[in-house]
Amino acid sequence: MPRVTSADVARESGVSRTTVSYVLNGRADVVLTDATRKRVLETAARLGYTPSAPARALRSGRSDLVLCVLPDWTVGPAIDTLVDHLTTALADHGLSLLVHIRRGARPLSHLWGAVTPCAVVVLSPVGADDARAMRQAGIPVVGTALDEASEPDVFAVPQASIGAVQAEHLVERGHRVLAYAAPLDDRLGAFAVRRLAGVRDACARHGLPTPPLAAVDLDAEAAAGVVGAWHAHGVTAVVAYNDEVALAVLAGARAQGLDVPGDLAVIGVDDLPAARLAAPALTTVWQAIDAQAGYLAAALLAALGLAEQTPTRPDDVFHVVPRAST
Amino acid sequence: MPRVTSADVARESGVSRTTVSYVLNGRADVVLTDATRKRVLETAARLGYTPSAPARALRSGRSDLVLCVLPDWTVGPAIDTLVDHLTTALADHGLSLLVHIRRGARPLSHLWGAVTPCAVVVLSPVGADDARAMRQAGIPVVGTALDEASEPDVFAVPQASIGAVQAEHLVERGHRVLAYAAPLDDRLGAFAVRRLAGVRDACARHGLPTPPLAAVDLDAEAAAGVVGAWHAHGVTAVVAYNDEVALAVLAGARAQGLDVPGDLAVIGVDDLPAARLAAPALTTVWQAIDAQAGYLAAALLAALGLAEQTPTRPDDVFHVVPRAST
DNA sequence: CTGAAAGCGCTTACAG
DNA sequence: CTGAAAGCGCTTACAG
Repeated sequence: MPRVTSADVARESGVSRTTVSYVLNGRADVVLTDATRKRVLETAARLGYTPSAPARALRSGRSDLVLCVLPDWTVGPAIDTLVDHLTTALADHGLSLLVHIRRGARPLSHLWGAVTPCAVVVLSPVGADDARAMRQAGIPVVGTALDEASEPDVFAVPQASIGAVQAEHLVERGHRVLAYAAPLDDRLGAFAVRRLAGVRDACARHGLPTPPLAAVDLDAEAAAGVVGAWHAHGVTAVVAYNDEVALAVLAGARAQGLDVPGDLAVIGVDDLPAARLAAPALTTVWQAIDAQAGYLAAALLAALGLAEQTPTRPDDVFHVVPRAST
Repeated sequence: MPRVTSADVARESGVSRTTVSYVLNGRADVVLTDATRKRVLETAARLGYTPSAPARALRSGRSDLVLCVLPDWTVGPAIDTLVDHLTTALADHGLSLLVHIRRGARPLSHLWGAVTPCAVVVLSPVGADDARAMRQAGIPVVGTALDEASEPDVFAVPQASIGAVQAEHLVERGHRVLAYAAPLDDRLGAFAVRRLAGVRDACARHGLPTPPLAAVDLDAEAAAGVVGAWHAHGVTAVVAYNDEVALAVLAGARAQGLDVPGDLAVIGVDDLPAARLAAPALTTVWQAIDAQAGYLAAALLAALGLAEQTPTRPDDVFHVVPRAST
């Protein structure tokens, strides 16, 4: 079953390929009779004509694909939501989002060279040279940053600030000796390091001791060891890297017979469904993923000239959700 | 900065585009001097040449992209892992996996027509007509099914069997009156309906009453109401659709002052990190996502003629992980 | 108002 | 051993 081409549509409609192209691309500047337009449209639909994307891309040097590059680790449900929103927002403008999970070896340049996307969304720390190369090739790149960013095409959720609000919340509750529960997975390092720095800065600002750091396995027994040691050293509150780590700390405290938040307060990040359902319910940091996705989508459309408005940065990007664990 | 083309490489190397193409595609059947090969390769590397995928696809009618279609709901961490494994397995063969989240309106045909993938992985229930159209166009389609499947390119994890092993586990533990905790999200219906059927069949086989069904919100209070009613009606064990729902049931039981598993046993599906860390630790069903991904990747490569071996179906696709909640 | 023709970058029979 | 030429399907100046 050979592919249906615009030539087929032209032949069946009794017009030239030029006319077919004009009609199908809805060119208002070209004068065509309504009857012709209608006939071509109907023929195309009847034959099930789909323009060849490769041919189009070859011709224009640009496809209607948006490449979304993710890091090779699972960042959690937030990423899923973000991708979900982006997909919808772009689909409204005829763009298809294609997600690519970045695996170690293969260079990114190879991929975008191969896909010829019209834009790239980078949700993964990407080499500055890769970003530069894409921009030089005229491909808009929008993305997220882990630190403050001023460029309009980068949306920053400063990870240090997340650590800071976690620590501030505990300090407000009267805690003076905090500890930081880091994830075991090295690949989360880029996030964890920044959040930890935010926690340390906050503690320093309040004249509190530098919080000790421990990697906590997602296992009650392992966590119990860490939690027991912290408690013995006077730690009364734990800032956890995320909700999963926080749940491990909770399990560790339980195994040690410690009362939460009486003996030990715990705060996470992500607001997983499991956080609300934990015993006790976990205080956490909620992130406005929808707003972030909206901003990225708007920035992308603006960069592509598909939307007039420049995006406005959402203000409430994240905040603490106080629950029973603090 | 215009694109570097094979013509550039040819000119710089002092050979024709034909020769460049032969060298770059490593055609062993064409006789070329080693010196020529070397020179072309070096020039290509020096100029940073990347073949244009659209041109290649236009020429061959086939790209090196594999399209992976996901449903528009988040199926949970299992999907992330599956995609992760597929990406790696395909990258080893020079194929790039592009994930597309299926959103309501846009027809799938439009997308695969636009992307011109060399194969499609369908992890989402997809219309039979779409699948047929793709196969007719010569694009291999592999995927997962929710029911038994015999085709080698479909990997089935019969959802009914998952429900069945959950129920069997509780029956073995001596429970006679079960209930089913379904998710609130309608989009999970396709899974939930099948798992529930498996539970009902298992109960029928053992001569037990048909388990009552309730949708459980991921909220302790809401769950408490459901759990309280079940307990009052003599239910001693709950089969939950997944771990999140199970955690809600656990929270509900806690709010009602019920002992788990003394008053009420609970079993989930997914083996989330949070399941192991719950109070009490949640019994759940673990799925061999790696093995499923491996099978799909192998089926795909076989369909593309990139691997000689036909894949072997893994045997231990899922099993109960007994913990404190049952 | 509509058509013939060029060209995007590639690969591959075919001719030397 | 290597080159000139065709053609994949599209869009768009350009000519009628």
